[in-house]
Amino acid sequence: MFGADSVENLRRVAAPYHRRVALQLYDTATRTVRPFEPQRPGVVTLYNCGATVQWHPHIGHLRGAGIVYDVLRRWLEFNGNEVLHVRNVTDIDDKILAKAAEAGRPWWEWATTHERSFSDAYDTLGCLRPSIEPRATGHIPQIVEMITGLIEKGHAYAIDGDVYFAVRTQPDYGFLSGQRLDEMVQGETFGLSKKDPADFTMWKAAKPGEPSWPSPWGPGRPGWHIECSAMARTYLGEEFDIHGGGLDLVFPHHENEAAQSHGIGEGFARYWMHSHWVTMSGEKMSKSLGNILSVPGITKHTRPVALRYYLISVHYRSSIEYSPEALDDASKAYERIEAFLMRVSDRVGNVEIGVVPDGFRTAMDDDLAVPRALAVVHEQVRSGNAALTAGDSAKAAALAASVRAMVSVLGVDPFVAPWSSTGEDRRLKSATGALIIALLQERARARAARDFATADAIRDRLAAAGFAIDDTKDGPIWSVAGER
RNA sequence: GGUGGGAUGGCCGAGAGGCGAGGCAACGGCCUGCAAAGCCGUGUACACGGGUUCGAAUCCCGUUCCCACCUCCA
Repeated sequence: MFGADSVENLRRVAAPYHRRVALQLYDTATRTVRPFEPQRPGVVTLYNCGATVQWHPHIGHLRGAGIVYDVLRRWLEFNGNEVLHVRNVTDIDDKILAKAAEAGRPWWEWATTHERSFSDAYDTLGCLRPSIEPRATGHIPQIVEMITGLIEKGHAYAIDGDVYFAVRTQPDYGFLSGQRLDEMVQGETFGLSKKDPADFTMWKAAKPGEPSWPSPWGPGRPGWHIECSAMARTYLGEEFDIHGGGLDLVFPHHENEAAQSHGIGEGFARYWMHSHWVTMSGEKMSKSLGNILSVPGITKHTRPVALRYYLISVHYRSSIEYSPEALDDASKAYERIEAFLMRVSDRVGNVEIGVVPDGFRTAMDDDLAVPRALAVVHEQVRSGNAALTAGDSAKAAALAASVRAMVSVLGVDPFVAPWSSTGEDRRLKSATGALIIALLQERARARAARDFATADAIRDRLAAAGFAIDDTKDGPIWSVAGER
């Protein structure tokens, strides 16, 4: 018989192994949540589709191509895994050519400009930089090689300088999206000489004046899907762990990538993750609908860290209906966490990065259930505040360490760049710091003399200038409003 | 036509057969010169109609409405 002791012992023995198999992920291909096991224990290979750099990003791009995978990566790394993270940049494409032409600028300059705009936005929202961000135009030889292989294997054919993938030669076509070739709405063929309307372009013959690269089929440029297949195998090998992207990429983009890679005889992605939309008025945010919100547009009035908190506060497989009120609520919720951490650091100095509570671990392991994980964060914050009120600094510090660990997994650790501004920094950074301290001293004198009218007038004056004053047992604390 | 995803309290948003996640807002209390912050307390929510069950927001059947993909899209 197993007594309580034996069970405890079993747990102790099993602990180091338990951790490795705990993460479960929803896999689009199987439409189930299933245990995640990397090919090589301790090393996770992740490819996620980045941007077609035809225009500036909106917050939907940042959630769907950036933050979701950044949180995944941080959680894997927190648990001792090394993550090889590839996020591509599509820098040659019909829209880029069209928009650049419209603007009267070189296509490569247009692409680079918008690539930078994406990079800035990823940085602003605290996304760790991928291991590599390969560009399509930098991988033409690899692309040509892969297309050549597909033609040799009978999966592709060249006509008039274009090369198409013959979809019906790939038996598992449709495994990812559930689309059946016979049920699909027939796409336009645009007068192209495809054999089947569902066949897709891998190599596009150049029209006069268009940029082109030499190839066995004549000068041209790569189609959209082939670049990802070629770059993924270049950097992650024939088979890798996770392929991610926005939900709209499931079909045709990811289906086609898989067809190419499977067609050449490689395993390709083992798990498929897809992130959902940011919507406005119930509709997907997109440039063509004109309902887009840019990062700089929002950070004019909201701190980037609050925007990030907002974007992670909904599960990645649910859409977020954007509203300024909800963003504001998220902002306040984050400030509550931040204020607690600051309070503890004012009291005890450094807040360590501690251990994550079981509830948080369980939530994150369950297909990255960040909203549930945040509930755990807030519960700890409440207990921590209670401990502080009760004067139990040691307990508060321990809880703060745990909160800090959780918040760092989520990429919103207030003590770390790009959000960091320690109390000392905040005070010294401001040239007005000395003046504020002088005013607070004046106010302290007035309060001591029970001259509350003067004291309140000073407080109002500071408030009007954007500085919030909190009287605590240990004296007044001032902070920049909204950054408390 | 095919393929998926939704509808939860004043708002946002988890959960997925029994015990009201969490945040924001509101109200009461403690603390405070007054505030703020913080703590404690206060809610009979699960689109609609049937059914299964001792018990349904959660399972089954039906209905309504919304969204996405099947063309470029995170």
